[in-house]
Amino acid sequence: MLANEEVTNEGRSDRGNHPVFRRPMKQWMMRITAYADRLLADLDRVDWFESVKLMQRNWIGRSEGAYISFATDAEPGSSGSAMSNANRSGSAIEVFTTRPDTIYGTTAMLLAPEHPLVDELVADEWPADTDPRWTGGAATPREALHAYRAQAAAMTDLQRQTERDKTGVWLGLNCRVPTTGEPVPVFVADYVLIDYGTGAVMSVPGEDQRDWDFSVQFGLPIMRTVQPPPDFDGEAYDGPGLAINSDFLNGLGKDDAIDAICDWLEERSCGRRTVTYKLRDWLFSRQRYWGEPFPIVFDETGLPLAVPEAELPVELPELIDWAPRALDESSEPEPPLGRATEWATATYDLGDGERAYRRELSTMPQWAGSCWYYLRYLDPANDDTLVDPEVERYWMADPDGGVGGVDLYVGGVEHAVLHLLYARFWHKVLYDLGHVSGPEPFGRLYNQGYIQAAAYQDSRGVYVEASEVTERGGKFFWGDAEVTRHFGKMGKSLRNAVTPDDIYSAYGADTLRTYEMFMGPLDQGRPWETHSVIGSHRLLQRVWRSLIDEQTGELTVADVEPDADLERMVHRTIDAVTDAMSDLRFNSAIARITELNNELTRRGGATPRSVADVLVRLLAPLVPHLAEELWSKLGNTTTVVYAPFPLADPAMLAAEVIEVPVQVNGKVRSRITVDAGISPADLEAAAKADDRIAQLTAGADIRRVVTVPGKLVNIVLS
RNA sequence: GUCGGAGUGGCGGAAUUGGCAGACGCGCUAGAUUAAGGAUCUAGUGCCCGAAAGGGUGUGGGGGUUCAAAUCCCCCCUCCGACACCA
Repeated sequence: MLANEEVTNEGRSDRGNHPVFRRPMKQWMMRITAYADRLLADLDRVDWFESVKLMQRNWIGRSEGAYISFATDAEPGSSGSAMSNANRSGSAIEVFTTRPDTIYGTTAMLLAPEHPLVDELVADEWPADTDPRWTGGAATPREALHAYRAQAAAMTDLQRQTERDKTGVWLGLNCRVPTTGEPVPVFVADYVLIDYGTGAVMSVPGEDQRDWDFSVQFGLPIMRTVQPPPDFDGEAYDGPGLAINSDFLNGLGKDDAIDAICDWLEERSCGRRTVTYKLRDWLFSRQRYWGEPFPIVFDETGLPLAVPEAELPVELPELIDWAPRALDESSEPEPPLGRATEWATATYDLGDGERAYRRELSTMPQWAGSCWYYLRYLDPANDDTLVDPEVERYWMADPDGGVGGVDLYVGGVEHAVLHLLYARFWHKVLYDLGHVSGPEPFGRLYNQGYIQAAAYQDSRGVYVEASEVTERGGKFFWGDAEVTRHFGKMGKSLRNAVTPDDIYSAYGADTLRTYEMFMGPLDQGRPWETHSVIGSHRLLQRVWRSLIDEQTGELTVADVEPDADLERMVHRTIDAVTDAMSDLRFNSAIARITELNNELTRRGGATPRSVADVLVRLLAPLVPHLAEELWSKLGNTTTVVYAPFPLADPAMLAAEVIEVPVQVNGKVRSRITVDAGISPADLEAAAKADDRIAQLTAGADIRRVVTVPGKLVNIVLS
């Protein structure tokens, strides 16, 4: 059992890539749609990437619009049964539209093939002179409908998405546009989705391209009801404009026209304003073994009852064989827990004495636990309650009145509309019940990029083991065979996985951490290069040798003060690393630490103790093991974790003398060394006095001199 | 198709606000050290011309704004990701 979002575009399961069959079943649902508006509104209050917020907004898919009823014609001459005639005459079709202002342009009514009214409405015979395009070549509307449904059902979702030519069949009857009473034909068309809105749409070709395409296909008239701009040369026009051909709406702008028509429809009870969502309720049952069992039992009448709190939790039974039996399209789905025959029946006193009940055999999806684990982490040993309220407030509440939640949540974008939406919903429910102090689970979210790896295919397109491929002269070979390279997610199918264990044993965990953080920006995908890991390993070795004599293992740190240059460099490094770390730019932080250590290597000799101390504390968040060892060697008796991060002294950041480039016409021609606090006038004079600059400007007409204190001088000649 | 992100040396990438493009690392070249190899250390390394000094050119392509553009504006191209007939 899968939710829609667990099915891939190819119509297979997201996990395991198994074929998926559609089957109607009775299932537990979570009413996440009741929270749709709050899930949408609170996105404005969290510090997340705009792209993820957008994905959630699109997934929730809030649309304002109107339901409108279209009365159907029961053809007096129809030879339908008394029963179906009775139904038909009473049936109105309700549509959902975001553009009720375009109703005067309606030229057809379209129903999804699965729409429940279709069978009631379909006529028994084609009227005389029916357009042959409308019949699908069938002798009667009913036959046309059956054939069309069979054809739609045979198509996979992928085909339905790529096959965009509009198709459909006429049901052999008309309905009436409520504003005009005009008859328009009722079609079944598979581009209308049963899952969205009411499963029926009014076809307005003038303002909707899909309807335009359909109308062209079926020879239906097209009339604009919104005036496009004069230079518009497209087909359907859905932009802003004044209403035309629309009776009392004529001359109104879009919003005013929508208001006016909604008032009109509501006064006559044939329509009403509404809001719909793309978001569906959350299907919460799974026919799997590994999942939390539902604390629900059924009595003999099939009434579901909650297991009393004192009996919680309901735990999974031990099952020897819980693997799903092979299922195909024709087999009856069976939950694995159905095999735990003893467990499946439970005895409880639910108010009228001890009685036997049947347990719910479905389990919860994997998302059930990931919706609240971060709360449980706050107070994991607490057996009485989810989380102690005081503990929860300490960790999760925002003293500045924000939404609170986890301070920084790092994860992949693949959870943008699954875990991250479910957890927000769950948290809001807990918030409403008073169990948590804020409305959002994750105040700040950061999405790290995927690390990709090179994958290689031979001439047949078969993937070969990436670690066995060698590069010669810009080409890649597996044995003697040339192979082609591309980059993809690490994994078995591309045969390009690099396991952390191998890197640990070759270089250690600190090196792996350093390399991963140094590869590039955290939020971007980057290619893994095993041969580059050595660079991070060298850095750590060089740091070690800056502080420790490799031969003796003795500390080589000296109790001397660093000279002014080194002191300034230390503070500039602290400043830069602090900035980079708070922005999660770890690659830059590591680069700056490397520069400081390179300077120590260049100088040779013993490292001043204060510099060694700073170096180790800067490194501690990145390489905890190495830093802890060095910290202890420096004579500290407590862990470096409790040592404060170094603070830069602002007075030490500015150099006394600086080198300033001098440009002539925007090109750097020389550099001058000046006091840091030099005035612009003196800076300009110093630039002009420079030998090379004097040479280049001699006899030329200086039109302008731009001096940027501390940055540069640009002399513009005419 | 729509939305989002990104294009900088041989490679990964740096460049808070327009102000020295290429920090840092990999790789490569040369030297020191070494019995040798590895490791280590030092120097060099965008491209073109030049012995050098120096000059030209250069951040996907084209145009623009500016004394000055990887950075701002307009048009185009390519790659990656998400969604996919949502009425």
